[in-house]
Amino acid sequence: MASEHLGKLQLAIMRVLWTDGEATVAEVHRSLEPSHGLAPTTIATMLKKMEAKGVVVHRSEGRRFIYRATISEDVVMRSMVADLKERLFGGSAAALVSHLLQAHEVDEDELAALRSQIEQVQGEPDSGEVQ
Amino acid sequence: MASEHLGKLQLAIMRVLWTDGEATVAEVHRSLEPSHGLAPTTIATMLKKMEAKGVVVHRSEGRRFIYRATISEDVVMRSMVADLKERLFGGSAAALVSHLLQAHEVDEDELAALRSQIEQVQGEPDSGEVQ
DNA sequence: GCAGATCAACTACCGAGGTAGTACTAACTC
DNA sequence: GAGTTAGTACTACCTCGGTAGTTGATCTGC
Repeated sequence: MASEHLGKLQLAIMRVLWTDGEATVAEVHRSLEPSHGLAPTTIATMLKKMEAKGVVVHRSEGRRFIYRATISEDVVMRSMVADLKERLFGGSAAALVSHLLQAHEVDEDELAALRSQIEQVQGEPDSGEVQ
Repeated sequence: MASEHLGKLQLAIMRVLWTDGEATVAEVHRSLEPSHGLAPTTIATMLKKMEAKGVVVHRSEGRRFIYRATISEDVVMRSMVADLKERLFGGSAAALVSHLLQAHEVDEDELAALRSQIEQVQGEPDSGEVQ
């Protein structure tokens, strides 16, 4: 576990897979072309490395590989956020949020949104367990 | 900018410098020894690399180097948090916090603390500019 | 003045992300 | 069936974080 850390490109590739469900190298490349402008081989190599790492798998269809993500966006986010939280704030989520507020990274609208979210979560205690 | 991303060890070293103000390689090593157990040369190499990157500087005192951080903890945190926020949540702090809440990473006490913080910030609008 | 300790410099290596050229192969087209 | 094309495999390289050994200079104590 905890090995779900992904680089920029890997994340971009994962996003394509999460959105499309499955995709060939060419499809991923097409999706990323405008924003990244990379060679198709780069995408292919990256996908191979990611498969070695276990975050994607592929099946063959004729001569082309269809890639699919093996871990969800939520898992990746959780892992990466938890990592930052741990490293920078000693594991305290409150400290992280506090930092965001202090750093003026949150505007008025977001503040309001946050507040209502917190109130909502406070309203329904441990609804995660029962489900 | 945005180059303030630091690895685990680098962060640990910076923390020593932020705490102590200045420190020699040996001092940093001593501080990190219990938690990391690294060779002194590792610390020295890392500090050298960090100086090349511009996050620390040194002055000589006799034959030993006294290192000092050139960027504040706040700047590093801001940069790293902003980076994650950008990469994972399209720049939305609210989305980040929302994720934290959804992922049950925040306990009751922290929730309350957060709420009061938000209320406080909401209470005093743009007090950052006026000062 | 020499031995031992201290300390930075230099060098090297590993792993991972990122980038891409070249080679090979299978498939499609004429 | 041969040539073109699409698509993966292989290989290589760069950067950076991390780790550390060796070396050379300097200082200190005898």
